[in-house]
Amino acid sequence: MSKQDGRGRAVTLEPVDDPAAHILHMDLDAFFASVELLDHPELRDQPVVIGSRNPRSVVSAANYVARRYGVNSAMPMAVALRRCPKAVVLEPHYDRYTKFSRQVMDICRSLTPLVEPLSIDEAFLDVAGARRLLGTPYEIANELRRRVFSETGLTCSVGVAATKFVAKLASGRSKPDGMLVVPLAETQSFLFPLPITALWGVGEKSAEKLRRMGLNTVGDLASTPLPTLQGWIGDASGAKLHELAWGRDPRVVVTEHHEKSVGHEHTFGVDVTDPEAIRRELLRLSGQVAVRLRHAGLAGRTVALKLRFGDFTTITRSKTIAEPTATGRRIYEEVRELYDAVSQPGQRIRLIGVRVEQVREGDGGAAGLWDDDEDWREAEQTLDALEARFGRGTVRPAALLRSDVEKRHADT
DNA sequence: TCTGGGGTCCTAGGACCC
DNA sequence: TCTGGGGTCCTAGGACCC
Repeated sequence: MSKQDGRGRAVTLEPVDDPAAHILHMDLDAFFASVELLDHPELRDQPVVIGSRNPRSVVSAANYVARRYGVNSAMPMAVALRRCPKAVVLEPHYDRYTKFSRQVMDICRSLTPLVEPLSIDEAFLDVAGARRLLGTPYEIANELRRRVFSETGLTCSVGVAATKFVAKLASGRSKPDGMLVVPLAETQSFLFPLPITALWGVGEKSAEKLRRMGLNTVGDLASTPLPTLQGWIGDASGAKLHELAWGRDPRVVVTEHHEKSVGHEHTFGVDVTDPEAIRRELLRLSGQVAVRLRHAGLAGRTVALKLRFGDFTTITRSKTIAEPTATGRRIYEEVRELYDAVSQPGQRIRLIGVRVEQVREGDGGAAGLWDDDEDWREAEQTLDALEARFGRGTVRPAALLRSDVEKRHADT
């Protein structure tokens, strides 16, 4: 259904016009790497990998040259460099990616108001209502690709189909820098030959389970009786996958998104055994979460702690409180109690995380009043409270943080 | 080969209420 | 004395996605 054009781009052969296929899925190609290459055009033909220099880092993005060496996103950096020792490693610049992302999303919204960003580099568009103004979905997808390239220098791939799921698969099949239209009538013949891992929600574990049951393709799964499938992988997943396999996906494009949780986590460069260092990090993470909640006008009722130990086992502990909160002090008090309840001497901690769940709009006690100085004051109060409870000097980070606060206050 | 950080959704058990 | 069923909330863990 597609071929290469003169610039090496995959293009659909026929300008397919199927009014039923009105969902577009736009996916920027190797996004982080592509943005970096705009700044380093001399690296264009070399393998480029985005990630931090941290020994425990993973690949955030890899350009297509690097992918030819078997380098992929989420791969440990050490593995990537073993596979491709010549790879150029660049530190990520998230602010820059966010800026490009906004620009691309704005281009999408200039074509239809029905845009649903799915992540920093992907969006669904419903162009059913844009037909008279802008033409067929095929023509709109072409225009979208043309404008993204001319206005940002980035390439993207676009899938066009009757449902979100098929549109997303179609964009994936046309990568990089291509587009693919799957008319409604061809949905099943498009889907059935694909491997089960193409289904949304089938990862390594489920794929292995399904393959053991003799299911290798989407078609295999479609022809499995629903109750049988549900017995294997659960009621909800079974029903959902069965529908997807038949090309049925009732999800519509929604422009509004309400966050359900806000969290931060940190992996230490080397495992940490000192509980004071853990508490210091908990305080920092709690503050970060609180700032984000307040800036978003949100507050949450469930506070969760995540710990990953030296052997990579991971536990979570959570507590639901009566009133929603968005203050670092309150969040820290809760996660610290949770931590102290599971903490054991000599425990090697690899990662800690703080998350606030059951998040909704609310003042959290203080929305709109907070600024950076307030955030520092809050940290200082937290430490005062802790010292009052546990004794002066027991809270090791106090000196560090207080000197920071004092410096700021001395300046003003 | 040795595993980031941001999330969402599902399952399952237990508490509690009617 | 032994025993319902449904609904909701909470907690912990795990799979999955980008």
